[in-house]
Amino acid sequence: MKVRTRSHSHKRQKLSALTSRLRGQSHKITSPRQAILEILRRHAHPLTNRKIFTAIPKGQCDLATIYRAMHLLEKMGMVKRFDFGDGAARFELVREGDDGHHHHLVCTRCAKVIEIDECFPRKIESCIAAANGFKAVTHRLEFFGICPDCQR
Amino acid sequence: MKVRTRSHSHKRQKLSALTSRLRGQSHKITSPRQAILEILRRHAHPLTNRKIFTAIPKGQCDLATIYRAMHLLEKMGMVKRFDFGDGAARFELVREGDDGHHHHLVCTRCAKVIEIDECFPRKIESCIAAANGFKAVTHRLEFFGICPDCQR
DNA sequence: GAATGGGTTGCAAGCGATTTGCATTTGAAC
DNA sequence: GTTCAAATGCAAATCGCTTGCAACCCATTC
Repeated sequence: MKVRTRSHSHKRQKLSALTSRLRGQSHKITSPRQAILEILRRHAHPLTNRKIFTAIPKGQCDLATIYRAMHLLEKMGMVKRFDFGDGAARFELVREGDDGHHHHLVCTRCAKVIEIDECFPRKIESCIAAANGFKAVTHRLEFFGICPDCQR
Repeated sequence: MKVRTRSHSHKRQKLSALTSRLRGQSHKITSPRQAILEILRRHAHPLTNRKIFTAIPKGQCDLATIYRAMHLLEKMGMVKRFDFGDGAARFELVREGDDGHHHHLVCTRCAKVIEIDECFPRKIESCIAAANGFKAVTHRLEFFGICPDCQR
């Protein structure tokens, strides 16, 4: 079986494109929000709010503001929330028109993250739904292991 | 595709069998631990520590003791930890000789839980591992949806 | 059955992630 | 420039979980 990891062909979204999505839903384009989006678009992997906070020049954005912004962006579908089971939510920008659904392979030693494009359980969802009378079935799946560098 | 949900044939483990597993590893059989195991064996679905706490008669066991006990039981392989993404760990008793690996279908409205015995991604783990040079790859997978009762 | 000693427990304080109340500031429209 | 709801910063609060420590108790020994 071939496993396809995410190509690096997915280029960064323009900041202007991101802010216009905000404007389109009549949300204000504030400087904290621009700073947050600027950090997110530079990173290929999901970031914790604290990571975003420390990545923004000191004093330009409060941590609480980041939490509020991530809620907004998540509700708008501009970011996707991931859970690596360590008690801190992680967020990744979603491309317009995409739903951002994919999975990760996370090193449990060094926290390195590899994105995995395939979504194996997708076809299974409908079976699970049918077998149990559930509707709108989704799933959350992450892989964990030891990366090559951490194996020595 | 047929989806097999967990049969109800798995009978409760005897409390004495559980405590002897403790004794076998030279851990003390205290009354808080018996109370905890008693609650766990009565429940087919994973419980949060708080649920266990409120299920135990008031004053018979401290919440901190439950947290410590679950760490011990998890390390002994007597319980398995699950994460439904709501910020609270959940624990389920594991049958002796089993590894307890399975998945759940969780109603996002009423929190009803259905156990799903199949583990689809298991064969995929080795591919993921091979493709990325990872070792000891495991995964976490849970399904979410709206249960029949909550669909009206 | 009583003494002994280390594993356990209860309690309270502490911690990290996240949320919230509120006064102040600010983006964007007029 | 004025205006006002939306957004922000700050601090306090909440929540799940962990930890330090003195008191306690199970299991073994005598």
